[in-house]
Amino acid sequence: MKRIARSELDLMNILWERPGLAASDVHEALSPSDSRSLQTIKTLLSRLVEKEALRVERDGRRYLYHPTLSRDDHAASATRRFSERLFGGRAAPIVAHLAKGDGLSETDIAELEAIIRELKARD
Amino acid sequence: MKRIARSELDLMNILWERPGLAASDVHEALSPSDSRSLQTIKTLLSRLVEKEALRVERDGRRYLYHPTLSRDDHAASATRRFSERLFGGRAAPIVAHLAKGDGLSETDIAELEAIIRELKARD
DNA sequence: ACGGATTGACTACAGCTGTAATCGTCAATA
DNA sequence: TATTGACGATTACAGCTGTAGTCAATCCGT
Repeated sequence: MKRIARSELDLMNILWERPGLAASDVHEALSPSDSRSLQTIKTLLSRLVEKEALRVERDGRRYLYHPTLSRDDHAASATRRFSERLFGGRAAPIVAHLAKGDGLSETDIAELEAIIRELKARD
Repeated sequence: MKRIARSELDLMNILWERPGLAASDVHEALSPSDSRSLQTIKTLLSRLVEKEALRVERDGRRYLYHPTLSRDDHAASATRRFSERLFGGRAAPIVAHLAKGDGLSETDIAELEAIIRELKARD
């Protein structure tokens, strides 16, 4: 399973939300601040198909794109790689960094508490 | 501040631990399973100097390398970018993913609890 | 039926990454 | 002093990324 590049990930995010879009739909679904052309999007979609992160379904003369790789699988392995590379696999520093920049909402905190309760109950 | 590549980060990690090593020291300090040649390490060090992530100190006819970018700054911005890209900036899913693969030690959990207490005390 | 719009295929190309060989220089050693 | 070895500098080169142009086929509206 080849690695998914930065700029490809935006497209995966869209297709994880709404599988089965065509290239032009994906293009429209991008944030308006995203200036990449439709052609660029098509190229990225093709690469994702090559990488087997997406599969296509023919619909007349166009393709509809569906994720093959699940968001969860991708997130899990990316997260593990990331925390491994930066923090030797430890989670606390990640949260600490996010906490510093007030990137954590009430909801986030509540979720974290729930996860911790769960972890402590686990043994 | 240019981005630090995967393979460069290993060197930064070593130099954050022990600043002021020469190229050959860094090479030796790498994990034995790392098969990159000394030449490769030298190239990577030069690139890091170009990117201003390292600065050199002359020592006779060799260089000693010192981080310019602090580990903490790098970790903070990398973490923010990562969580932004994958989870819209939320921290909980990251921890959840790490928790699934039993990547969290007792210590980790204790640290997380401390961070949460801190966050809740903050308002 | 014709002309513009849309679509995937193919091609392009510069910058970044990963890895290394080669070269010129200086220092230590024999 | 002649040789050997360690060092940084320069060059190489393929693969990946980011972005897009061009082309041929096809569809849709008139």
